[in-house]
Amino acid sequence: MKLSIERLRASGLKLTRQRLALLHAAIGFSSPFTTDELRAASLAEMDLVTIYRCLAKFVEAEVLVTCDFGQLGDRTVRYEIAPEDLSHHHHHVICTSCHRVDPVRSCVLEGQDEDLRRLGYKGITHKLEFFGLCPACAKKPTRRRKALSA
Amino acid sequence: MKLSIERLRASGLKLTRQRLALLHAAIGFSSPFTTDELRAASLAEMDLVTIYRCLAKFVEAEVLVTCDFGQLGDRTVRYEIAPEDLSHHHHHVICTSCHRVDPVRSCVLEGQDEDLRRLGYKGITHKLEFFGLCPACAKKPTRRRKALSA
DNA sequence: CTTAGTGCAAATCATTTGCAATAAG
DNA sequence: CTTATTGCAAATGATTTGCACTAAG
Repeated sequence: MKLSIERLRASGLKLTRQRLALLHAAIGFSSPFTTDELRAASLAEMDLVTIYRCLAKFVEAEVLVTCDFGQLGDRTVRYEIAPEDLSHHHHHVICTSCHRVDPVRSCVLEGQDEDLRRLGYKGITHKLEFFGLCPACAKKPTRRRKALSA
Repeated sequence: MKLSIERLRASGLKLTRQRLALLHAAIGFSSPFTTDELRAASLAEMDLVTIYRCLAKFVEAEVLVTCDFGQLGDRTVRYEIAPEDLSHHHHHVICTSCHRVDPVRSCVLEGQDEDLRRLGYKGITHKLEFFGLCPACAKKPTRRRKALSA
């Protein structure tokens, strides 16, 4: 909570009643949540639109990070509290049946499924995608970064 | 094309004019495409709805596989022709600026970004998620697989 | 023939936007 | 005060569904 608030302040965002409530609710989750889940968990009554807008700000402020489990057929974005050390991202195991989500320790592929197998997961598959500036874009530093400004 | 048609037949799907056109167009792409891009590339005129329905069937028939680049902010699903050897999945590098997509050889993390760096990509990050049956679901073989039937 | 597949219109669903009212710093 | 933030209504955009019509096998 402390850290999240600092980060919000650092980004020059106002600490409104609804933001504090959302933050509080977000911290309560142990796995990625959707906008609706967050709304349900939040004590303060507020419009869904407000949640969408706050979450967007929270991501900018690096208070939250988005998780994308599109593969589940479920087309909604999920979020989770950003780690204290921002460079320390982690991954998840998502049950293809009940959609339960568990965190996965490091981010090295080697030996990972071993961990999962030990956890009791069966039929493990994974999804890995890389992102970066392609050679062409890397050469045009002036070009607007569509994805980043969105 | 041959293989795709065999797979469609094997799934008991009818070979309609629009399906053949879509298949033909799909094979023309060298990187993942969206429903709209496929429609534009297809010679045969047809309803978008038909495309959605066909693509769903194609994925069931393992003629196509879906790619999910949600991280780009772009919330649309992408597809690509399924590999001959279905167990041989690969990954992609997506430019965070122009959204260009390049395939990435194997699926072992070790040394991958080295390949990408060699390709000229900068600021490489990646997204890795695991999927599988969680211990609880693995024990209930009777339970319907929501995600799979969707 | 017979049933799967198609087109069109209308429905959903998550998310976004415009704008006037409201509150944080 | 001054500007960011809210809430409400209405707009989007991708994808889906209902239903009568058409065409594969």
